[in-house]
Amino acid sequence: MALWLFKSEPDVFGWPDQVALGDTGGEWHGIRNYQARNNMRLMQLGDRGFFYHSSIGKEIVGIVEVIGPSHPDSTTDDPRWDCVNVRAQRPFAHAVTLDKIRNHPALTEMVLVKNSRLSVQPVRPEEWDIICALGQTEP
DNA sequence: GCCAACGTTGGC
DNA sequence: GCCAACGTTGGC
Repeated sequence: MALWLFKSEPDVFGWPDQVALGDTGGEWHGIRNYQARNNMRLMQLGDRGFFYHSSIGKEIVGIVEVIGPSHPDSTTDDPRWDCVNVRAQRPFAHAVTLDKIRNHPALTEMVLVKNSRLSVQPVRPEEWDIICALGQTEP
């Protein structure tokens, strides 16, 4: 099982919107970046990811589960763009802010820190565990 | 709202 | 295939 991080602007689509989709979840569509798309193509059922609020909040607020494999993005006819389906798994007891991540000595190599523009990115297991602990959430 | 960083496009 | 111009993202 692999671990990821999904970014979204909460005023467009935030954690409450993801929760509202329920157990059937929905497409993580609208990604128009090759690196992010390639990451989604690598995803398998049961993979999990952090849900990160960019711009407003700048914090990780919950965990999503990949429930649908990579397939064409229904919001475009352009065959280049694929997406996966995800559903909310659980919220963080405490959101983990970008500031906190930046200032944690073991998290300075995170993609979120190194390449802040990549909207779908891999997370290392040790990073996953540290952030879950900071959020007082089960891994 | 600004701007730096990054990705993409298109002319050559 | 290079690179300048342009557009977008996202932190501040």
